[in-house]
Amino acid sequence: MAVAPSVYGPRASTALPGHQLRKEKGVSQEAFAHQIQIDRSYFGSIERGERNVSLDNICLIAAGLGVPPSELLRFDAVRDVEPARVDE
Amino acid sequence: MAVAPSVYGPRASTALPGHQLRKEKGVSQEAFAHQIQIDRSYFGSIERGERNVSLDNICLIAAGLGVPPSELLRFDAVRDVEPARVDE
DNA sequence: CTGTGACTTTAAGTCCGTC
DNA sequence: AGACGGACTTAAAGTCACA
Repeated sequence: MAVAPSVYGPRASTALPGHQLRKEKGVSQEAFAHQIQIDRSYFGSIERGERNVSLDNICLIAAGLGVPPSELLRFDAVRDVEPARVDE
Repeated sequence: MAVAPSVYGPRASTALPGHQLRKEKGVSQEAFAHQIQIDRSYFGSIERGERNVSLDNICLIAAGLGVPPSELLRFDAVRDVEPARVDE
């Protein structure tokens, strides 16, 4: 059932690279979740890759981050940056 | 709530460009849905932009089409190709 | 500020059919 | 081949209290 590679968390395809993007903006989960009007706890579980997010929410998050929705689905690009390093 | 522009159908963010991609492959909705193991009726409604698809299924469809998941979220690129033409 | 578990509501997703 | 509907089951959405 899993399609995308598991770089981030247990649930491969739901782990969005948004974590990095958000942190780069220096915004907390709480603040960001509030900004895009979704529950902070729910957003947290998304970043942890525990949820199978829907397209609407992907777009919502992308908009909040100021990137095109497709940017969040770049599992490939992510792999390029984080080549499955266990030790660091 | 709607985030992405509505080029395809009533539900902006769920309208995937997969329609074009699938047709280019010369596969029917029925055949394709069967291939990736989702309901034909459901897949039809996705292409019509009536559904808020989950990420798992986006990846599933992308895999079936042989493109990276991010390719399906290119609303921007789509707009470039189809600049909101009403008459044609 | 974030993780987690328990929870209710809503929509996703399936399966049958017809036009 | 595809649009569309009804009835149904499952999972996601969304909220909250507490760690």
